[in-house]
Amino acid sequence: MRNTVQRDLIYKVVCDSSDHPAAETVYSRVRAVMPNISLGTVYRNLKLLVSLGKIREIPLASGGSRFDKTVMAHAHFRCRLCGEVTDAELGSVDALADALRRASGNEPESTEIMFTGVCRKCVGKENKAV
Amino acid sequence: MRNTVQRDLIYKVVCDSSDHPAAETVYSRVRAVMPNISLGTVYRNLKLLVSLGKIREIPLASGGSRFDKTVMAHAHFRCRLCGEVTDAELGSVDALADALRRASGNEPESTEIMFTGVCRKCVGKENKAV
DNA sequence: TTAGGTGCAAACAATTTGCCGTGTT
DNA sequence: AACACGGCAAATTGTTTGCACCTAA
Repeated sequence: MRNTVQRDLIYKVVCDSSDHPAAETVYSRVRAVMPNISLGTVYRNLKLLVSLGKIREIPLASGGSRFDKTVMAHAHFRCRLCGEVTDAELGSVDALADALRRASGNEPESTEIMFTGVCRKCVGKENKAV
Repeated sequence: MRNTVQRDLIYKVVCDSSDHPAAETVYSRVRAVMPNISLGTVYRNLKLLVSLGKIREIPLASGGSRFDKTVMAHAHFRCRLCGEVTDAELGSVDALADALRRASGNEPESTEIMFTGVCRKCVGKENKAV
């Protein structure tokens, strides 16, 4: 595999983002630096970086995915009001995978834990402007 | 909200399915009984049933969602070789949500745990026909 | 030199929506 | 009668792909 400025930039943008950006968001941040880059390249490289294990993909029930610089197993929380995705502090996510392996004989390779609800900041905002 | 034969049937099909079907799969099973039903109706009612909390939606990283009759919090395992989604036996999924609530102040309402890897039946099949 | 990568646009897949007719209440 | 809901098809959204040109190795 060849090194390209595009891929390096896409990787850097994800690493510099703490907000779990969607592919389109990565695209617009990357375009701020390299205006001619194409959306296809962003998707291609995000997918590639995921399969290389350098970044992580977080699929949402509302459609689409978010991307995360942190590869280490951890959990996420998504507020259904403001849509923000944050890291959830939970010890022992790995312990779950171990428990599954022992109980079922299946071989888990990655674990995605997603909580959905209302975040601290949005509590009480229901039925008001989002 | 009105009761309709379509919605009842869609709900029944999901409840009678133990294989976590995709929307298209629900559609084809429903059509076996009611050939004129439209795909839009299936999507509309699946979404409605999810928002009523009568069934559960499982988003996949590979795109699309699966649907599950079991509303109670539990975990899933998806084999990346055969694609099958099965229930993962894990005690105390609720305990995780409690831990998150205590630690962060966010209010989790639903929890989705997805393991991806290679299932017992597919171990050793890598690089062979899928 | 040359295989792999990019840009672009068209193709795709999954899902949602607008419109209008119909069956329930 | 009023209106929620379904059928149908078009529209959207998110993502992938074919192709011709370009560029790192």
